[in-house]
Amino acid sequence: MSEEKELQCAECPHHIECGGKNIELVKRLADKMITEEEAYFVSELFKALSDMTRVRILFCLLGGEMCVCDIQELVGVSQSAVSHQLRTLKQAGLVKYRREGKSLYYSIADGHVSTMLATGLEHISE
Amino acid sequence: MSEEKELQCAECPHHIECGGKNIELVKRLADKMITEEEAYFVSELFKALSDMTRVRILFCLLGGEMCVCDIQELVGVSQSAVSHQLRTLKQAGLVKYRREGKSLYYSIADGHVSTMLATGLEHISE
DNA sequence: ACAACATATGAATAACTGTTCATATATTAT
DNA sequence: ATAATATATGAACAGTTATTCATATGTTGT
Repeated sequence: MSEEKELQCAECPHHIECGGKNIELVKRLADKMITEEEAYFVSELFKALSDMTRVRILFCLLGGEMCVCDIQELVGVSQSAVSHQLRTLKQAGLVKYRREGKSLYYSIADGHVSTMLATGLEHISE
Repeated sequence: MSEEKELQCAECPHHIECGGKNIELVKRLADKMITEEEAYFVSELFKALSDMTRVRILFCLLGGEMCVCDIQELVGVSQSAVSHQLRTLKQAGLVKYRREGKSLYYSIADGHVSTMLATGLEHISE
């Protein structure tokens, strides 16, 4: 079996004919591709950032840790909605919390969060 | 009307009673909050990064510009699916393309893309 | 003009997501 | 113990999304 053969996609054998194909590039990248697992986790991470309410919550928290009712007030959505979204953000490792009395204080989990948000903001304002 | 009053959420007046509330923080941040419009655009941007197939496509393109059939081969999904996802990435300003003969060569639109992907990868591997 | 190729697009469908509503849990004060 | 507060959670519903299939568009060679 030739090396070119190995590069074929089983379902779509016709595209071996593509004149534009960069065989060398494809061969070189085939090994270095992100794994399915990594791609999955990365996409799940960005999925947590893909909702307007969650983005607004994170921007609140960039100003400092705060309890759920503070967030509720700043973002202006129901307590239940905030709580559900905080859960999503927590599962994605974007926020953490600590309990103090009856209140839970949420905060940004690490520096990656502000980097991603800042880069996203830069991107949309160009 | 007192300043505290202004901070109340119309739908949920009860949370003025929250003992954990950080009124000073909320007052300070209320003005500096991200606008609804900005939050919407940022969330739309991350939505474009929130799919495994699109993430894999972008990682391909980090290796260099390539035509649709190259991407199809590396990612292993149908031509139609690749094309639909490239459209989403294009609309989000994450990729661009140029035509050369029958082929369209796609590439990463700007530096923000690799920054966001790299930060995302860092985040999930901790 | 015609055939082949490379890619895009629209419709349809199955799977997923965010909110709301009702209720549960945990903490504190009485 | 009981009531009140702060937050979480499960179910349900409406809206959204990714893929597939069929077809359309644009380009090249004959």
